[in-house]
Amino acid sequence: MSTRTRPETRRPVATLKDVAERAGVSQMTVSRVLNAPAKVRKQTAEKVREAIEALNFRPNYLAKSLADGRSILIGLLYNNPSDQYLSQVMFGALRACRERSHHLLVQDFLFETDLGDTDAVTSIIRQSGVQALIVCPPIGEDPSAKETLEKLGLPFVRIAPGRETDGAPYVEIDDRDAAKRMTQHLLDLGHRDIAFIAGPEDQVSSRRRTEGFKEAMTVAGLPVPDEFLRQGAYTYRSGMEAALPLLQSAKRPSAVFAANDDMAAGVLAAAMQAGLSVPGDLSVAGFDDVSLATTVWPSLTTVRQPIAEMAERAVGLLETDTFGQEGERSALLPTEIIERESTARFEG
Amino acid sequence: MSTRTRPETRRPVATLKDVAERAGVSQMTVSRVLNAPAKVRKQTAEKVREAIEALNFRPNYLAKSLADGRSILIGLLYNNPSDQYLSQVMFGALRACRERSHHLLVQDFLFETDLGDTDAVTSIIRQSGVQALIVCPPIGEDPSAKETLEKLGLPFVRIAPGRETDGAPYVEIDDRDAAKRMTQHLLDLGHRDIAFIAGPEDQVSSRRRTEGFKEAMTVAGLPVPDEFLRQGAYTYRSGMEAALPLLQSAKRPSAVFAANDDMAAGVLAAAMQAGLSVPGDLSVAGFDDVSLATTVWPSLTTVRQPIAEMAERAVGLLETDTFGQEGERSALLPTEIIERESTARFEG
DNA sequence: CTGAAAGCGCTAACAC
DNA sequence: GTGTTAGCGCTTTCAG
Repeated sequence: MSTRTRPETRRPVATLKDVAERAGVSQMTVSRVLNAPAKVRKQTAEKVREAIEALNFRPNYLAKSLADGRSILIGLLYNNPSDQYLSQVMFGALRACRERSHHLLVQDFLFETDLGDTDAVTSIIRQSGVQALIVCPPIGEDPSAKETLEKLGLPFVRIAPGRETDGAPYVEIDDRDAAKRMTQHLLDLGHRDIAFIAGPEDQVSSRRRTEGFKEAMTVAGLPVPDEFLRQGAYTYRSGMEAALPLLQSAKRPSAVFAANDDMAAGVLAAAMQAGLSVPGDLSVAGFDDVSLATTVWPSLTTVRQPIAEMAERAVGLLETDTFGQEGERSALLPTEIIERESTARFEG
Repeated sequence: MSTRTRPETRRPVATLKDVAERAGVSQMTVSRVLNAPAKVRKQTAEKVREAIEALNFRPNYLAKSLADGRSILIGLLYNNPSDQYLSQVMFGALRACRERSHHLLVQDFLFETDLGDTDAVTSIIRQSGVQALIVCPPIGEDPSAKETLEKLGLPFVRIAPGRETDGAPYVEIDDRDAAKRMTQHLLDLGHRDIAFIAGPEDQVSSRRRTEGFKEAMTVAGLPVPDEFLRQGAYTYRSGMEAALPLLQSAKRPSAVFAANDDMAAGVLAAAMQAGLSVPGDLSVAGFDDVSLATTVWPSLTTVRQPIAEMAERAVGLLETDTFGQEGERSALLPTEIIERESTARFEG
């Protein structure tokens, strides 16, 4: 650990004014070559650019945002989603913030308190200084959370709220349809004996995925024996434990569809333990397409849920709401079946 | 997708001035009840607080930061670390930003260009408006990257730069020592036949971990047969493939230490395929303690690298540098052996 | 095309 | 204790 000190004092930061003086023009002209180059004579612009270069000038983000009044400080409200999910949300939100010419600021916001405890919550959020909120699942599902958020008086957008009929803005996917399509994909591959590992019963997304699976099977005229419908908890271990007895039984499925990737990875582990090769002996499909899906081997065929894009849209909706513009109040984003190495045609 | 529009125009946002008027005091008084309550008479403060409440006033972060001049916009420079690593860095940086009373802004910064391409890089970073940079590994290892960064004229701090003798600030851990201690831990558990799966040869951290392993074995007077030293690539699959032949051979190790968690998880998979139970038949240890370590089952015994804290420290160093303060120019953070379920005493 | 003036919302410095 | 005056660095008028 080196402990040198640096002699110089604070780095002098060039401002618009400095550039203007050096170039012999006004601040406005400098501002224009930065933001609307077309409105400045080429010659003048050149002088200004030289000054900018010479002074190593960089516009001050804060001052800009304050002056144009289009900047929102957004808080990310979450309690317990996986860090893979959360990091996707953050990337999406950050990208959206960067892409809009008027920058938005993102501040993460760990939410440990019970959202029902209105006073504690409002005071924490107040203090944080955020001006708008993105609410990650499963917080959005809680009806009392919605009340608290509304009491707060801040614009907010929920991601995957579950119950979308309550008027507040949200971004979601069609879990049921996605699960249905993945099931259909498995059916198209020739699988008939397909088991499903469900997520926690109290999460709406989880229930909908289960419904989608059942519906596809029913439409195909296939029965779903009780043994092929297992309860999991969205964790790797629960997926492994739900799958193991299934795979060791005499009448085992040729494919397992897990309601999220963590559980699907657990199914992979169960298959290894059962001496089954994937996808040769067993096809495995997941849901979400978090990084784990490509970390494991074989990589997982899964339903891609565009988490980052959902966060980007959330930022957009927040904007709409904050500035009282007219426009969409919510968004439904498409999912996609991603075929990787964990599924194969079933050669009965 | 509902498409309602909202009638109201932009939400009116109360400012200090509004509060001051309503409370019949000056702006400064309001500012004081917010930032230095002790300096305001209790009675006055009460009036002000009521006005704040009534107006649902929240201080404007941007204005505050601009006015006190202590806010830095920090860019996160990265190319290809895992998203689990990166999300840790982001959390740490965000936390540091929030905790300092003078807020810092974090903006992620995907770095796709060759860092050697000075012009492209500088122009991208210029445009982004960041005022300081946190550089994630392995970018910091590249000597040409350092040159580019210095040419940029912005304060920057590298995380795990590898070569720390070049004068620029950095935050690091002692990879060699950590690997040595983990190896010792395995030895203490009674293991003698320990295999090591190394990471990419061109990464300094990886080479140091390998050295640490070898050193501990040497000190213990134990030979390290060539077969027990395998080359991996920091990926799950490479860990699995490196371990499989090892575990299937007649003379297999009783413990495998992988240079990162992804590879250790791959070793777990190899063990399952080889019909070995962990930790009963085989102990497995990883390095990093990313979320994958607790996702898999059995959960991984690993070396905890305090990634988030490293990022926090990086923010601190950036501050020191930006404001030309005296103080530490770099930091060495401690690692910790985390015992979980994947290791056990070897009962030879 | 370019510039001067005013102000974004807040805090620092100095009065009273 | 409290108010007044500046001014952070930029953009938005509105003149020229």
